[in-house]
Amino acid sequence: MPDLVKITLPDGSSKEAERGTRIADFVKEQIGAGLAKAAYFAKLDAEPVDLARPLDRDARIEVVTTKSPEAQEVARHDAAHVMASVVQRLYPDAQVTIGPAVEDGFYYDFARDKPFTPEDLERIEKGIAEEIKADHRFVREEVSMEAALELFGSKGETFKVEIVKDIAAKGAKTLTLYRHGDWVDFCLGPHGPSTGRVGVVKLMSVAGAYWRGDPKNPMLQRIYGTQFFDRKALEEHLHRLEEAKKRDHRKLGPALGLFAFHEYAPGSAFWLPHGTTLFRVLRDAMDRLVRANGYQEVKTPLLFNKRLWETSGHWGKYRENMFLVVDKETGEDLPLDERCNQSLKPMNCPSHHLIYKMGKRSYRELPLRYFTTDVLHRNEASGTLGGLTRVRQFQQDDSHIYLMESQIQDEVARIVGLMKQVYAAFGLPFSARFGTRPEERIGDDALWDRAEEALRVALERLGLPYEMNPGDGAFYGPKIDFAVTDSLGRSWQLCTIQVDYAAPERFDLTYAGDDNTEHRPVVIHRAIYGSFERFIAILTEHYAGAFPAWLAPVQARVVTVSDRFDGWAKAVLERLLAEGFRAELDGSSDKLGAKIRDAQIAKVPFALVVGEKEVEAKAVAPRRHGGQDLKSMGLDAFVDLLRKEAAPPF
RNA sequence: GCCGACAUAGCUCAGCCGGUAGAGCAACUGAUUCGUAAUCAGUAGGUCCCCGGUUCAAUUCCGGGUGUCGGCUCCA
Repeated sequence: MPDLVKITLPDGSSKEAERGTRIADFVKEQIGAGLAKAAYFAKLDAEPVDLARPLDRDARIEVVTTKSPEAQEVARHDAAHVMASVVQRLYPDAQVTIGPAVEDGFYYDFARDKPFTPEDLERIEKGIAEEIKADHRFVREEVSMEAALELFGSKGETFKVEIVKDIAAKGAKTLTLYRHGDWVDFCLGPHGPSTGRVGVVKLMSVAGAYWRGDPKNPMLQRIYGTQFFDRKALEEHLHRLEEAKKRDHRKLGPALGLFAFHEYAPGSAFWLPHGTTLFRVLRDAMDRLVRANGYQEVKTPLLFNKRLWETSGHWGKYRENMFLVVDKETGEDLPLDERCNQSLKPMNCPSHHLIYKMGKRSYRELPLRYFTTDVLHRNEASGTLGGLTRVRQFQQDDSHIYLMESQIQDEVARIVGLMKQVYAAFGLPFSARFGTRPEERIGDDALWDRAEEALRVALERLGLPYEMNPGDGAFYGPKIDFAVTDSLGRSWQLCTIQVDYAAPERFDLTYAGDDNTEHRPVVIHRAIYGSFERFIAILTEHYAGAFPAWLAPVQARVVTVSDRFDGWAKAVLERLLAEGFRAELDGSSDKLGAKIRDAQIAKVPFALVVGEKEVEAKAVAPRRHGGQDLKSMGLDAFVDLLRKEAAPPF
């Protein structure tokens, strides 16, 4: 009598197999050779396992094929193992550390004195191809913690030993090893069947990375790579990267005359005429929106005495990121540190609190909403600067709202309503993350309890799906961050809503309640664009520089068939400018084809062709960016069309 | 800030073993007057990122700095 186990398939049917049958064999013999060939790993009762795992109990089985993103994740981890084995074969002085699959690929961190060069990467990539060709099986093995320590200790793998000790400290009794060829690493698994199934691997870059992400630890060398099951998919991926590169705001910005950088002001943008227009259009739209929603615009100084930052807590918690400024009257004999008794503001909130305190406030005024786009400076580490997404000088669409605790939920709902309206106008879907108290914080736990609870209730009430992000709150309060997904599927953090109980305490903010006693207000910090700089970077990439008419720095360009038609072309231009549109004329002696091409490259929404027919009919022949050729139409008709398209959507 | 790579005309890029630089596009001038992604010809344009060093001679080799890029960390 054979010893059988009952295996249930995803469709609910079940099969029997001899106990100890390898999953791979079971799939091949009892389900189908096609599935067996496509299989990468399996799940037994939802637990991911290798295909080589024997069936030792009744279980539900799910076969994961190379079509699944989960299989790709496993294969990328396989690729990391393969790469590490090749690196250690070619460079025996390299110690291994960790190597996970990440979005779009994988990496592996090595400890080695000599950095890897691009030539090294080529060698390693070749080695990987050989290792894949050799088709070594991935073999799983469980060993005791002692045996594992002995194994990695004898190899001189000090980082591995450290990890094993950590795992042992958490109470694990055994460790899972995976071998392929003569190389071994420990790893939860599962892995694919063999190196031959990993597909194609391409190494992308080398970078430094601190051991465990801590700058106090040694610097490791991280090699990034990517893996796909077939060459075509890899090529598509590389093509996508190329496309993303073409949309890179750092390239498009200067090319379209939006903004530029100069080494004399690292991390601070120069706004060129087109970019300044875009900036102002966005600002005007936001101004109208917030004014219609009960906000009042304020402006406060850029430079403040450090006493403000001591009150707010920034001097203690945020000084590293502030630009300190010397006061020439503090005495030249003092150390520089003490002479720097003022700072450019890195945030608007403290100065808004000062405005709040300039008068006696009543509960009848609340919620009191201040809005500003003042310039902020943060002294970001030089290595972190990059394009407009990470700058030292920037402007937020920033607001601070003073209210009673009982008003928080309504106010958060109002803010989210504004946000939805704004993001919808750009076709940007968003998702929410709830950041709770960080380790470095001010304010006692009771305040944090109440602040987190208020935000949580507001989120629940709105029915907004959100992710938890424990420890990611600001140092003065919890927050909800909203990230948008752009047209390339990349995610960007933009808007933030932060509830702050701490600042009202520190600044001793009060209002007179209806009971005629003093009460403590709560402050909500919020921004919708986030910063104009980052938002413009995202929009530039989202639209690939081809902004919709309402945003486009130049909305229409008149192009003449020949300069015989300049007269009417100039009349068209003047009419458009008089209507308040942003228009220009290409009066060069180029041929029409070249002018159309130039207008395309400049990504102007409308090229207005003016030739003999148009002169006679007092018309223009608009051509949309992208190639759609509209029929010749009267100038009035086009003005109407543009007026509609150029109307701000909020 | 740390690790690594890179820096040549406005842009994209050549430039071998050290002998002070070249193309295409853009710009400018002229010719052309043309119907939906490049008309032709000519002209001009360089602190080869900056400062040192080696050398008879440095864009090239070496050292230092700055900036940018890819990461680490952080974040709007």
